[in-house]
Amino acid sequence: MAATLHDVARIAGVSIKTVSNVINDYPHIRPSTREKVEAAISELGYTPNLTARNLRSGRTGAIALALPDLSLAYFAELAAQVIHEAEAAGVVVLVEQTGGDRARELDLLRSPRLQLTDGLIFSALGMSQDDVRALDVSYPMVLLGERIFDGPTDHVTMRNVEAARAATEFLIASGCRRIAVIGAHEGEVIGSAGLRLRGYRQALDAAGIDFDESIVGYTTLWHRANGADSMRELLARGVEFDAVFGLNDTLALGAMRVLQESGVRVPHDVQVVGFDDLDEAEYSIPSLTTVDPGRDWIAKTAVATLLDRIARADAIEAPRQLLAEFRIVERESAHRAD
Amino acid sequence: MAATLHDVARIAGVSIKTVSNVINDYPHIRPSTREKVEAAISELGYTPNLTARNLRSGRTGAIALALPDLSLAYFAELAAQVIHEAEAAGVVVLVEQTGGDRARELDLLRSPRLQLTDGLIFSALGMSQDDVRALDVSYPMVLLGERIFDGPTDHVTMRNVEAARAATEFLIASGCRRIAVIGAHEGEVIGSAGLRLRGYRQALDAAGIDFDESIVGYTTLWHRANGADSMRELLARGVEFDAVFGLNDTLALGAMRVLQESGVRVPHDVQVVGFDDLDEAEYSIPSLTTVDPGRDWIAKTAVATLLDRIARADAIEAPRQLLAEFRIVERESAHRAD
DNA sequence: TTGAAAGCGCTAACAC
DNA sequence: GTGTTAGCGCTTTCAA
Repeated sequence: MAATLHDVARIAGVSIKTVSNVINDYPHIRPSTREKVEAAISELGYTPNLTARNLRSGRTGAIALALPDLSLAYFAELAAQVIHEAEAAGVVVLVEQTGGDRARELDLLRSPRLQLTDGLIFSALGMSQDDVRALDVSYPMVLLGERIFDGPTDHVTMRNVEAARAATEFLIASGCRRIAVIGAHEGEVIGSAGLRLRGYRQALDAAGIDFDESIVGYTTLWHRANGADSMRELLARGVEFDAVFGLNDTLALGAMRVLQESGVRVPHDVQVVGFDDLDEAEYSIPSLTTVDPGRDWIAKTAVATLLDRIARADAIEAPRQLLAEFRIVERESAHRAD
Repeated sequence: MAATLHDVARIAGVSIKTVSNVINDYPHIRPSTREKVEAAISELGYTPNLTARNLRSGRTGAIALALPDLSLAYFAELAAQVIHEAEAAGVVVLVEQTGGDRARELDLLRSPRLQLTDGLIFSALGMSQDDVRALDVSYPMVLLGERIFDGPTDHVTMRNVEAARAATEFLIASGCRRIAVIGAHEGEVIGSAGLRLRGYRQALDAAGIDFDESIVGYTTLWHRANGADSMRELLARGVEFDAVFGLNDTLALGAMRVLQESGVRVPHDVQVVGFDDLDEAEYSIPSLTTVDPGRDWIAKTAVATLLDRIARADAIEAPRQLLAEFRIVERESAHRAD
């Protein structure tokens, strides 16, 4: 049986309040008392019972992170960073996977399991703007992702439209005119696919290039296989293009593989740009030119914002919209003409 | 303020014990009583306070998963599977990153934060056999990894030696005689690198091929950059080889990239085999022949074993050693001669 | 079948 | 500067 406050108090010959004071760094304690208590603590190997403390204080020292799936590289890298930042703040992270499924996301928001945490960082993927009311929860929450805007919670996100536009402009500046897109979602307006496609179109418009739907590859998911399949289909249709914009790196890498299999040289014949700046983008052959959407900043800001909300739970404040800065990471798969 | 058992009891006109009985599916309750209570529960939107329940029961319904870093694909895929299995068992997972650092691993084992969980799945990387006593902890734990054997806890691991031997034999059967290794650790006997190198040497011995240290690439870490650097170094030294065994997929992919950059064709000039069967191995160019070490089975078994230990915490039982089955996944980067 | 009451280990208001 | 004590919300023994 683990030692309790009472055991320590008994050994040290003081009351539990005094022990509690020592543990919680209450300033006004006589040094000799403190010493006695500390001796008793180490003698017993006492550690405070966190569950009891939580019950009393209403805080757990844990936050939840809900995301689609850790086996998707983007989310794994995001989670790594969130956990890292949380640890620096002395908080642990409970990770939940939703599979990007709307029903599971909605369930999760009402899950009693969240009681084990003080708040939630929620990366939504299956929900849509219509579900915005489900975000009106009683616990502190920070929303990530591009599925829902102007919700009732703080929202940390990236400049999808601007970043996709910049990526497309990069290709145009490199001399490309027929820029295929991989990963579009039919009819989507909001969401990563919809927003990035909008940025793409803005860049075309600004350059006076007509939008050509025949070089847009639609996929439901954003796995590498989807990028590969979509590219195979474009090649099979025989449409012409001189660049590919993968709406994320994974798609771009899948597409790039198929191009190379088919004897198309990257970047010589076709330039390729991705989006996300995964670790992997640096090591593909050729290395992938991509957009760093500010993922580390997003993780850091999400944690800081959530902890701030938790600390000032009573303060009623309008939801904040926090936008990460992006940058183009120029590598081998696409580069400005010399 | 959230409703409590008392509130429900008051509304339903019963005692809190009765409400508790209903919530916990205690069988002997008069249907009319149950109905009243259920009505009150839904009227108030009552949910049991898990922290209070935990304090009382000593259980949290959470387990901890400690691993080096989620941004390493192997661990991300492992974590995804662990969380998936835990969820199926109604348990949540708290993820801790140690960076593979021995001191942080040792700290973690004594961390009070583990009190928020009922047990730990611990993937050790920095610790070594000398630290085996640190594993003698007071909470249920399942060890993963290849750093420590015959410890005081259950251990779920893979057949490193046999699997590496099989991978090497695969290359030999494909006609290779000069098989370079990437990712060895100087002087390591136990640990993934040491064990896999041992399997490699066993295969050479069995085939009557001399071990040649000049085609062994040493790296400290197992990131893609390490594989790339190590391969560059081998090429610079001008040593001859007709195959590469990457001690994990990430190393193999890094090495493969450098080979291709240097004009070496894979698998035509040099065959490449990895170890881990990451999702990525299926989509590289060429796709990577590798060893599936049974990662999904490991995740599933680790969760089941831990939950079993938690459920029967009193039962004293010898630590179990559980070994996953492996298989060679033949893809393009290395294949048997026709 | 249901109720009363103790107590899990801690924090914090209040008293001395 | 230190002690007493009342709960946080629940489970569970014991009694009715």
